[in-house]
Amino acid sequence: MARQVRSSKDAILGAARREFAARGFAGARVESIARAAGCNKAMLFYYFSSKEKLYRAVLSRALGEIFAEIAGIVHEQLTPAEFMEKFPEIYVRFLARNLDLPRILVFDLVHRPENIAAAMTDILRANTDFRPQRFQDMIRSWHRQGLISEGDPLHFMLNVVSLSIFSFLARPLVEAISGLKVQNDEAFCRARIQSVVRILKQGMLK
Amino acid sequence: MARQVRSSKDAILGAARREFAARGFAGARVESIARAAGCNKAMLFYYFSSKEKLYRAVLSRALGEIFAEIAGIVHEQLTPAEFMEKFPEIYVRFLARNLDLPRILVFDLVHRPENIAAAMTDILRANTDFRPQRFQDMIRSWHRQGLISEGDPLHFMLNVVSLSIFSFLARPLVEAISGLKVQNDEAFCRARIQSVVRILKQGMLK
DNA sequence: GATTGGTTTAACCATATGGTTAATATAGTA
DNA sequence: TACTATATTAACCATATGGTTAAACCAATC
Repeated sequence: MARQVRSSKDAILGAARREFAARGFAGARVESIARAAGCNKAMLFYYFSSKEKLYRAVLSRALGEIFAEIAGIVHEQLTPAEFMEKFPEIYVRFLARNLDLPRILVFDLVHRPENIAAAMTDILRANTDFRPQRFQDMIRSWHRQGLISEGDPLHFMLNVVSLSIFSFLARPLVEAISGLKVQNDEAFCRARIQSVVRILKQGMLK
Repeated sequence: MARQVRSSKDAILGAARREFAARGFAGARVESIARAAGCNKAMLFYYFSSKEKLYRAVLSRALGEIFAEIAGIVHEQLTPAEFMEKFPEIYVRFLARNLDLPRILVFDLVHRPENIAAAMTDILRANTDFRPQRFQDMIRSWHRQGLISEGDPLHFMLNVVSLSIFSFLARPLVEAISGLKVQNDEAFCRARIQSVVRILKQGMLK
């Protein structure tokens, strides 16, 4: 029985992640996912029953990984300064290591936000210990204590996340406009983290 | 002869922009673009000869519009503080008015950056008066004069652009995580601009 | 009123694509 | 060995899709 179930299913999931990341949902070809996974196209439908469902599996996996990476930092009782140092470090490095994820996410973010919302709901249901509400309250309390200048949790998080994630999307554009080229990824990561931490602390800490 | 050439061609371009924005390149259907433009599918190939070329036309138009909006501000000899106030205001309002544009751009940004680079090159060639180099030099000189804390033009611009544009992409995600809902777009725009200007000035001005 | 040149249409084509089926292989179990 | 349940494959199918063609249309000009 099923000695290597996992291997095929996982191979498909991995190949699907790469394909969806590279071409988007509509651009991805079921056939080439199967080929990349080293199996027959029918295997894919055997395990996932449709392209759509395969995609959802990939998406919630991706979201789950990002989420797991961030969840820790949200639980610790950090000062705002510590948070502004740790978050970009963790987030930027994680994204640099897993470029597929922002590529997948960004497409849904723009073209099918309901998808993300749905996947997010699943994750939140699975991680019952994580309460976004608590995180919001923390930001609000930082503001009430006069520690930070941005009192709206939505804009606080938008500022933090924007600065950390957008460079991975916009780099080609900014490079094209500016004529500057990023040669070394590690150097870029370090510089980006440094710049983000500085503007966050200087800009939102009181 | 050609009494209303423009009307058909423009109708196609408009419909194509909406379709590409809503579904991405691979997801867009040539047929439904034509239908939305009120004409036959063959008209589309008559004017644009391929889906790919139609897309490129839409893309360089979109980039051109964004570019035109920003070009002005780059020419004026602004102080860093003025720049940090004006840029987000202009940019955020423009994006809010033209949500199709970021939607189109973001897909290429992630999946086909060469496309953007190519379109950008065209635009720069067309607008010979705009010299990105000059803009970079301006940022560097601000830094040399001790006016700003971020000396790298790439990261300076990444900070400015990230904060302004990303909210339009990430909103659904942040809303899903935070449970907060943006009800009023005008109020959101105003709040976002305010938050961005504040963090930019506090965070990068010396 | 015939010619001309861009514009528009209906019908058509080859192929790619998501999805199905029915048969077969494989391995653990009785 | 025979049985069962999952894993895997090759062949197939209906349809959607980008793209083509050839003919018709329409307005201006000669």
